Amino acid sequence: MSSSLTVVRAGSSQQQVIETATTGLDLFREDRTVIAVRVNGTVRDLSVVLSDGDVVEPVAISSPEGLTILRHSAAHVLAQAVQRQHNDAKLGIGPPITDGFYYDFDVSEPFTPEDLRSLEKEMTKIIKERQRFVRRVVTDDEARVELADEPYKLELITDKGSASADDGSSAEVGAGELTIYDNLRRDDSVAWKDLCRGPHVPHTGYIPAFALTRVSAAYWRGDQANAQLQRVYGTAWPSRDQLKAHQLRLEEAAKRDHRKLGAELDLYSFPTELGSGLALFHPKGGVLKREMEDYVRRRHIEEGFSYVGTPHISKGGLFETSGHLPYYADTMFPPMAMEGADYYLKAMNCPMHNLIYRSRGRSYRELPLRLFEFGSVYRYEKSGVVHGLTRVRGMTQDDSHSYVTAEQAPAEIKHLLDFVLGLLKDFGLDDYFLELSTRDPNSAKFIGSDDQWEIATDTLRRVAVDSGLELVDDPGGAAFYGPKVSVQTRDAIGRTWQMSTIQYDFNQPAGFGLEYQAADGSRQQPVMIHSAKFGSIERFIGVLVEHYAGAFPPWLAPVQVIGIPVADEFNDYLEDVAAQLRRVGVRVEVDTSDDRMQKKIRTAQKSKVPYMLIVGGDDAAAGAVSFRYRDGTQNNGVPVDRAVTEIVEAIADRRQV
RNA sequence: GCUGGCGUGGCGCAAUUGGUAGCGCACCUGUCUUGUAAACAGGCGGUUGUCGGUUCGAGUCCGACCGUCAGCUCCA
Repeated sequence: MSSSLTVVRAGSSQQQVIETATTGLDLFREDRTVIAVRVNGTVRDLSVVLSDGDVVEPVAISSPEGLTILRHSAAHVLAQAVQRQHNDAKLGIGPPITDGFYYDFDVSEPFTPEDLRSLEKEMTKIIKERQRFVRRVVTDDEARVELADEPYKLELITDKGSASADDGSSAEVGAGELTIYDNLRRDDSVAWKDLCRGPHVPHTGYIPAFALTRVSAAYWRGDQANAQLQRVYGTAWPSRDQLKAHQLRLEEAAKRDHRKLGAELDLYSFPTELGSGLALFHPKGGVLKREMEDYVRRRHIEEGFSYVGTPHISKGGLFETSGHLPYYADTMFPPMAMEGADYYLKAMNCPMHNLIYRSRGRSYRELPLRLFEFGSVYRYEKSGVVHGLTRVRGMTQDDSHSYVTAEQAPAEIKHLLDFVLGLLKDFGLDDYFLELSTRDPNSAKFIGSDDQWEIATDTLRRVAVDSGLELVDDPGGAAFYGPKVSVQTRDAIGRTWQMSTIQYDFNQPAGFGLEYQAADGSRQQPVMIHSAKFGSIERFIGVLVEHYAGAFPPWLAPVQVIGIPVADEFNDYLEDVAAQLRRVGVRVEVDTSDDRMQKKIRTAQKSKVPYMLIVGGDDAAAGAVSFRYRDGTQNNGVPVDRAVTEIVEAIADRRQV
């Protein structure tokens, strides 16, 4: 084993040779594939001074850590470019994010798209200058002097240690010693500097491919009470090709956007006359909705739930009893005053189910008591957050509530999670993970005792962990009445949406005075488990549209089969075939328009119908049809009875074709 | 809600420095129709999101509102 390492500060004529007793890997490569080292397990940039006995491993630019370093370094280049072009710009923070980076600036005028192009040019100049990133440890006081003109950085220095990791400030300031990164020109003069924890690439020339993508406002440290800074987003990659590929991926993803596909496929619309966040389902979207509802109603009944019905509005007192009104009045539609009472559109169904539970005395023999309904709820989402079907103001929840004894709760939760996972599988969804939302013990938003919260949270966590799925913590994200496990899925462009939820609630049973009589004759309080399998039907449809890019498996496809005659003399023959399919429940249409066959194929293809049945003289003579599948492949001269069987079986199996 | 952008017939787009709205698809009518992604011809359809303002004159400028897009904040 070699005992010598050579670390070259790229862009410099100096070579720094460090004697160690480690691996002997060639840490610096001319092809710039290695940008950092892992020293005794910690990732450091190449300006670190190694000491005898350090264990050193190379970090490749294409590794996850390498990409993070690349993007964080690109953020520094951006910040330098901004300060070159805008003297008054004050620095916020500039962390790496998925696929890219951003940097926040306090500037007098917001950036325009032209500003971004100009900043890209400035960044290219800085990259060509091959400025070295050099780490320097400073004391708090030294940092305050050096960064006297940067009020936001001063705040970070002062709050060092108390800075929470989730506001991004950890990218600037780590626990322990403060560091400043200098950008050195070739003559060692300082071009720029920033308070930063690092690490960074050896020099700016290591950023071969980047683009600035958008600007927006962001609150300083994510707090609405703070100033709004201008956030510039960018993306950076180890090669031009990878940048191109990334941009292509975004374009492809945009093509599956459910808002665009919904209009193209005539599934749903959002007329302005209705109001923001309110969807209209057209006949084809209605098929999706109905299939989902039929499925989930049947499954609930199979799983021991009773189907119930409740009204859309209620007097306000109900929501005071449930505890919702004091917390969420501002997200409910304003009340309607009628004959001395205030009526509210409901924003949740649980209070009404509680009334059903309470409608008579309950015995322990009845538990678990499981209620289920399609509940239409209305929430006045802020104007800026409404988004297609995934964030609406009126939605339908497949909402259920299980009333159980405390002892039954773990088994019920496991039961519900299995239910949900089976449902997701049947709908072909695979890109999701679990999230455990817990309370923030320092917030007054959450009610109930510490013990109760602990029991509830532990119960949920155990079931979630046992599922073996990826589990992400969401501190402070619980409902006011209890913690929840939710399934999060990603949309076409990477945003995550909460779908199914399972919530453990010990508070509402207390508020409503829910009881059951136990075997020993005592009166006990049940625990209620809230659960929605799709979450909201609307949101789930939006996610499905994006997941399948509109090409639904046959069992969900609004039109499952379309008949296309080669010429109109075969219309009648196809109508007969269609009638056979209809008799066995297949959604089939025959295109008898004046268009040519080729045009009909094109039309059917664009509407993503899974099966085209084409009939000409050969087929009619043989009592057959010719398949054209959605992927363009063909199967000619299939006898009609076999064609019907093939289609019916694929639908029954929920197969994708 | 906040910051910035956008808003032309159902959809996608066009309209020189402000000078009385064009095109394709779809739709309607007619003539067509034989093998796997667009037959041909004619026609209907908008006063340019809404309201107000500037101007001799506004789709083009200004304001408010509505809607929408991106991000932030929020999301029982």
